[in-house]
Parts: sequence; structure tokens; C-alpha cells
Amino acid sequence: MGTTEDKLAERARQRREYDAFLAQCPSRQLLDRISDKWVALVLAALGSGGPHADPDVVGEPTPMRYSELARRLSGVSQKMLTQTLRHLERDGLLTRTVEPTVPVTVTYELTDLGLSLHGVMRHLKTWAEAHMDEVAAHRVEHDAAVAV
Amino acid sequence: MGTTEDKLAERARQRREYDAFLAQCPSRQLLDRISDKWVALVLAALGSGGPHADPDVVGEPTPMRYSELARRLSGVSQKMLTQTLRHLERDGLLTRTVEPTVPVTVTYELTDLGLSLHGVMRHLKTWAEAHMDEVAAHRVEHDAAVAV
DNA sequence: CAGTATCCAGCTAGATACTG
DNA sequence: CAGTATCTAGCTGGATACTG
Repeated sequence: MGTTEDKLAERARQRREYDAFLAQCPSRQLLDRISDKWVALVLAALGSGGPHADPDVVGEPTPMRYSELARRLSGVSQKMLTQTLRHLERDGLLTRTVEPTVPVTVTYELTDLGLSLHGVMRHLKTWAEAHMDEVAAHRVEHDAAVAV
Repeated sequence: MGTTEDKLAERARQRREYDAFLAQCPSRQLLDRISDKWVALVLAALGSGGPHADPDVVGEPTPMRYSELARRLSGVSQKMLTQTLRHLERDGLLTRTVEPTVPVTVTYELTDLGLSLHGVMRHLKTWAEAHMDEVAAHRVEHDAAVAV
């Protein structure tokens, strides 16, 4: 009956099977793959669902075209963007849809799985933006202490 | 009066100042730094507060010694562990305490700032462990489709 | 115990040129 | 438009040896 108990039991079960602390565990490799700046930003872009960027609300998937993503993620190279998108597609986090127009139109959209990761990842981006000042202050302090 | 409104307003303000989508924004560099496997695992270790690994409960900081961390994060090299710890210390996410015993005893402990990032990061590790099966299935499917 | 120092293989990722 | 292909500088990170 309890979906809460079910969820907790399921999580516990999977945590017994997979442990990212172990070098050989597949989840360690997965953690490595998703611990990536471009992954975080692609997910943030495709999941941001327009202006309501409230971090406490899971956004709708926002389909975006390749060139839109390239523009949004300033500084990304074609290579890294394509590579990141291919990885995420292979892992089932997003779909790649090709419309046979001329020239061709390619759209990327988060799957439910991708949306679930987005729910986690966007907090990372938000955290970085929210605590940048604090971190910067610590760096100044730390560097000053070392210099003495 | 509402702390909720205050928090939201504060977040919105900071999001106007910092935008990790911009290559030049300091928060982009911060995002890059924290989007790291070893950062995720060090935080997970120092914040896991013993056996109650329930991802919905923020753990107490768990002080750990260098060698404990090295054992916990299987596969980490001395270089990467030390480097990661130094970065996190400089950014104010953890403290490094040296007890002048013989031989010396060094303890690492999350600060409040580090604990707040841990609150976000541990979901990443949990997600990787919880969705590994699904991702693996997608890969098989995807690779099969490509092979045809 | 908790590092530091050094070397180097290999991967990452940017730049550039080209294409259906 | 949305890539692919190629080359390469340089950074990452592992291995190894040494130290207060």
C-alpha cells in the first residue's frame, strides 16, 4: 500500500546492489559521466521550461534545437556539445528527433529519466550561482592566510 | 515576513547576478569545479553521518581522517584525494584539522557551506545508484539499434 | 600517518576544415 | 542546420619514490 515504504525499500535494495564508493561499481562510472559541467548545463537548458526557473518546481521538458543549445551554453564547442548529447541519448536521458526538412531540423528533448536527473542537477547549478559569493570570500581569506 | 518569500527573492537576485550558462561567469567555473566525481564522493563520505544513509535526511557532518577517506573512496589516488581536499578547503567547504600527535593526525570535516552542497550532491550519487539499471538497459537498446 | 615531488601516458577538448 | 573528421596542445590523473 505505502508508496513511500515501497520507494524506500526499493532505494535500499538498489543501494545494496550498487555503491558508487566502489571503483568497480557501474554506478561509479555513471556518477563520473553525469558529474560533468556540460551534462549539468544541457539538462538545465532542456528542463528549464521557460521563465519559471523556481528551483523547487520541476520544469516541463523544453525541446530545443541543436543551435539553440549551442547558443545557450556559451563557450561550448561543437565537439563537446555533440558528444554530450550523444552520451545522454545513449543513456536514455534525452531523445533526438530529426525532421527531414531542408536543411534538416534536429530537436532534443528530455525523457522522463532525463527529467528525473534534471530534478537533481539543476540544484547543482543553482547552488553554484547562489553560493558563489561565499566561496569567493573563502578563497580570498584562505589565500591571505597562506600568503602569511 | 515570509522567510519563504525572502529565500525566493534572494535566490532570484543571485540568479540575476550569476548565470552558469555564461562562460565568463564565476559560477560557471564553480559549477565546473563541483561537477567532479571525487568532489561528489568526498562530500558523500564526510556528510553521510553513519549508517542512516536515507537520502531524504541531511546527515550530520562526519569527521574523517585522510586514510579513512582514502579507504572509503576506492580507487582514488593520493594525488587526486589531496588535490580535491585542498580545493574544498580553499573554497570553504571543509576544514582541515591537524593534531600534533606522532605521527600526525589530520581530520577533515564539512563546514555548513559544505554540508549545504552535500545536501545537493548526495542526490547525484543516489540517482546514479538508483537508475544504473535503467541506463544500462537504454545503452543495450541503443547500441543494438545502431548496430542494425 | 599524511602527505609532497616528479614524471609521463593518455585522454580531453579546442581549433579548423569539410559535408549531406 | 547540424553535424563529421582530423590534428594537436595541454591538462588530468595514475604510478612511483621520497619525507616530517
